[in-house]
Amino acid sequence: MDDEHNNPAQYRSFLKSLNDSQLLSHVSSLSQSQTHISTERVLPDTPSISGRNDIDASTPNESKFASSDPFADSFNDILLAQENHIPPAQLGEQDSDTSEDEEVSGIGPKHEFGQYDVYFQNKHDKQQLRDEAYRDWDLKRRGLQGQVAYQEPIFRGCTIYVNGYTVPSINEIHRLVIIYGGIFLPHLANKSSATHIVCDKLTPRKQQIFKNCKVVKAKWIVDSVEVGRLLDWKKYRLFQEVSYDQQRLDLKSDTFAIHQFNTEDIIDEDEQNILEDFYEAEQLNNAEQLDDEKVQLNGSRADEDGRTLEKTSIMTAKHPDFLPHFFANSRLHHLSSWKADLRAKFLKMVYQAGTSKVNMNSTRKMILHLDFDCFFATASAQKHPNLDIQKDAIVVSHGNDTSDIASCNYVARSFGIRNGMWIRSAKDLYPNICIIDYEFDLYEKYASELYNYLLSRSGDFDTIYPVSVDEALLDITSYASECEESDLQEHIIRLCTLIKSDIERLTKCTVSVGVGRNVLLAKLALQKSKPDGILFLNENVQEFLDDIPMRSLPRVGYSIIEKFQQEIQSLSEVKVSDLRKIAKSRLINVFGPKTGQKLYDYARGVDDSSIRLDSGTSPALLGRKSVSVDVNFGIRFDTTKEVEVFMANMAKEMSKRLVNLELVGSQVTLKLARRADNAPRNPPKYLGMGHCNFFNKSSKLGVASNEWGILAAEIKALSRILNIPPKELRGVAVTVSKLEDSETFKRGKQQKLSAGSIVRSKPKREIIPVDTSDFKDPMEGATDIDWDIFNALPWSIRKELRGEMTRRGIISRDSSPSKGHKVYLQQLLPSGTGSQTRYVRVLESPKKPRSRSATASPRKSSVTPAPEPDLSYDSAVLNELPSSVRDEVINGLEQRKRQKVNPQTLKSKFVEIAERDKEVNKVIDENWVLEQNMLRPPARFLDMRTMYSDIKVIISGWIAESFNQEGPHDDDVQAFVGYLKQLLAQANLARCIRSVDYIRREVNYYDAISRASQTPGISPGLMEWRRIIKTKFEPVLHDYCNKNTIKLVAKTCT
DNA sequence: AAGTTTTCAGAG
DNA sequence: CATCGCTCTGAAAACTT
Ligand SMILES: Nc1ccn([C@H]2C[C@H](O)[C@@H](COP(=O)(O)OP(=O)(O)OP(=O)(O)O)O2)c(=O)n1
Repeated sequence: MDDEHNNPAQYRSFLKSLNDSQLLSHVSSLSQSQTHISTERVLPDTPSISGRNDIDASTPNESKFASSDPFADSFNDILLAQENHIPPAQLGEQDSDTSEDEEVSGIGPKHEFGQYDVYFQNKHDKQQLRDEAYRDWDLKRRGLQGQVAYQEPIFRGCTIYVNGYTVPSINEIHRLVIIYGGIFLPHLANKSSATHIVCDKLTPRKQQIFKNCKVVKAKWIVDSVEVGRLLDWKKYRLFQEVSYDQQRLDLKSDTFAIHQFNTEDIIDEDEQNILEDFYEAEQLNNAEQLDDEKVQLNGSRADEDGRTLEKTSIMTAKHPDFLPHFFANSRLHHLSSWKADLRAKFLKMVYQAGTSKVNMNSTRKMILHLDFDCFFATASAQKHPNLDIQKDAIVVSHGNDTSDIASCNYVARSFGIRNGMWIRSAKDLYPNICIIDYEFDLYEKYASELYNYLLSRSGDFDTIYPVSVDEALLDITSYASECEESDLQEHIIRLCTLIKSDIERLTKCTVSVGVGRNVLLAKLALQKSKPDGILFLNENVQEFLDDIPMRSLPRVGYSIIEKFQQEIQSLSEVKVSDLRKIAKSRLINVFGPKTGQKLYDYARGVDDSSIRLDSGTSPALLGRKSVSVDVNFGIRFDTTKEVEVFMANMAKEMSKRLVNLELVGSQVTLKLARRADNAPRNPPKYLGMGHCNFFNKSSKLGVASNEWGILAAEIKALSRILNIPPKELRGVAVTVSKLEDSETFKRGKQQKLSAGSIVRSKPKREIIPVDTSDFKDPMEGATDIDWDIFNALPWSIRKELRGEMTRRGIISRDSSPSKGHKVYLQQLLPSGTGSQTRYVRVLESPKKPRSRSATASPRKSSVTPAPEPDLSYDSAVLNELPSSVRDEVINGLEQRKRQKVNPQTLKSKFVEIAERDKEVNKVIDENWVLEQNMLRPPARFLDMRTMYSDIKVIISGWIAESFNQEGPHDDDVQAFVGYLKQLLAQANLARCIRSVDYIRREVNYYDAISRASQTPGISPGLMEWRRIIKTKFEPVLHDYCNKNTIKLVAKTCT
């Protein structure tokens, strides 16, 4: 409500835009009780004031923090706010000298091969911490309300997991459990991790899964709380209600193998969005903490409570814990991460060893390829002693119909069943298949048996190259050269037999082995040997090849076969002998130079690919080129807010992985899948992606990073460009590339710092001007400091452009670009040479592509303006674009791309950003208006952060420049004060506080750095900076707070 | 022509 | 109830300058 008061015109137009029923529900939402929250803000040198008298402070609220009350208690928000006081000591520590780039927030122990559950452990631990926080908070709340503060720990020693729909709700049970001393498990990572499972509705499947657990009705919780002691769970057991037969089943299973089931699949039940608002608030806080701060905004605000919390399933990406759940159950995710872990492990060994063994040139290579037979199927089948792997058709899968088959045994294959097939198709081929579960732990265990064994015999191998979790290539050239040609066959087979039997002894899984003169031949030999065989392909290679289907060649897939058949006009299966008939030039013509050459060679049994591990230069990088997080399952959204929350989670996941890998990256690529126009809304596969079109967009960060805030901002900006309507979204993938080792990156930064230069520079960039006076002459040393532009200006400009497009994208139409209908950055730009057209509209008809010379528009034309009523907003927003921003952007890109930054532009940059913030708010509100399913303002949080990161870059540059001089220039100080005031005019206290705090911390940081380096005495800029913070910046905040009766809680810094 | 970004294909 | 369609690499194509 206060937002709207701040912006009457906006609010008016918002109201106008509503239809009758929307208006009504808006009014009704306003009429609900208002909650007042106290502002608590930590600032240095201010006395701490806290307490109830803050409550009536009526202040505009920018934060989505004032969310609805989880348990309908009007004091909650107040207490929540109070609970988040930061103990001064703590914050003082944090404030000291860490640059925020070095932050590793919430990252647990490093993920190593063999510890894949660490992730979930961390997740779990965090949950417990939040529960604890909640319990404390509840205690305090009761105290204040004059209720009994202390609660008997009825559930002490109980670990409760709630399954499915219950009365009361999972939220309430969660609350009761944690308040009364129990532990609440959001996930059942392991069946034994919960002492009791609360469940009201019995399905046969659940009964099967939980048959050995204490499954109780929800009433057990309620009644226990009521009488104040733990009641006997048996009186509430769910299985009492089942028939005698089923009970017997229960008893029987007690006597039999308890380890029979996979605990993983218990998690697949619905889970309520737990204590949502409480955690959402917490989450917001965590986000703020990225800047080592906690900001509590407050004031009166219409509480939008009354929205019904739709029950979200953990199966869809709307659920806050979707990602860990999904990855825990995704075979392909496991496969990929195992592979990456293995690769890292072996490369690290090579790196540490210095050089790998080099085999002599004189001898011919010999490669051994080994692979478990139908790995998942074999391993999983061990958990099912009743099944006979030799006789039963066994497949490993989650589901019953459209679920993928990860692996099938050779019996199943004899019916035509293949890995990757859907169960449905497999059943068509052979209805009696036995579907068994994944056993990820077991696969991991056997893989480590395999690789540890290979390592134990590494003396026999020149290289161990992990292809996959169940598959390795060994270079046995040296071993092969140990014997005479005549003994070679026997010599090789002896090794194969030994390896095979050893591994089979260790894992009880059959292995096949193929050996050949190169990787290609070893692979083909392996394939021929399967299952349970050994083959050394030594002679008659040509004949052997002739009969191999082309499709079996490595790197030859569906597409190449299609093309090839097309080329030779054949519809039947093509063999390698067919391939060999085609001239090299023709192959190159059809398939491209590399692929053509490769096919030509393969047809002749030639393959020079090496399996030498090359670790590259950096220990962390280890040859890796990218890190990505992909999700193309369970993506179902209704609102942009949901999408943004999910994207933020993706960013966090990405950040976590980068931190674990000790990497930073400077390029971000977003790939979105959009439901194809003709595809059904619900694809055949439940929660699958169906037929989709893909859209990629990448952007470069000014500086390599692994911070989720930065990544999230970038991802969000990219997703705006791609502009897929939330309901059409079916897949999201984020890739970070241009990787660097984060340690080297940090060191590079620090060295530069101590040299008195700009902080945020790419370490690999060469020359850094030490004397800042260079900046003043635009004609001197331009090339040397050219890169400096990248530190500050172009990033903003790039963002600017993105924002620009976004604005138009948002208001133009809700469709995304499709092939031939893309939005291009360049459309915003004037033509390459002449600048007659200063500004090109983003939207243009694809039917009328502009001539290139006139406008430099891309070949592909842009989004078609849709005949939408909302188009009217287009001009409205366009007209309100501050021309200064436009000019700055255009100038910057047009002329300054290769010029240096003049520090005097700093002033204009602050002005610009302040303007832009206004603009963003405006745009967001337009967006809000357009958001049909949403009468609440969308999360602005990310937007704010996007821009905030720009400011941080500018601030850093500013401080870096001025630190070793006499401090900041007066003009710049004034500009910054102006910026702060503008923020406050928009009631954006949070941003203000953060900006000032950021300066404070940067100054401290530089101080620490210069102390640490050789510099004697105190830097001249330091005192001045501190003085200015105190006399110029802080008063602005304090004035504002006094006027608005906001109390700032003090805290000493440094 | 050479650089950059996007798309595609293939692997387990 | 369904179900857990990831992630990396290299090459080609598309688009720039
Ligand atoms: N589309 C696929 C292919 C493979 N896998 C998993 C299950 C397999 O067990 C494992 C190894 O893949 P392989 O290609 O080696 O296939 P298998 O080991 O199952 O059979 P085989 O190697 O005997 O052909 O990877 C999967 O989940 N989905």
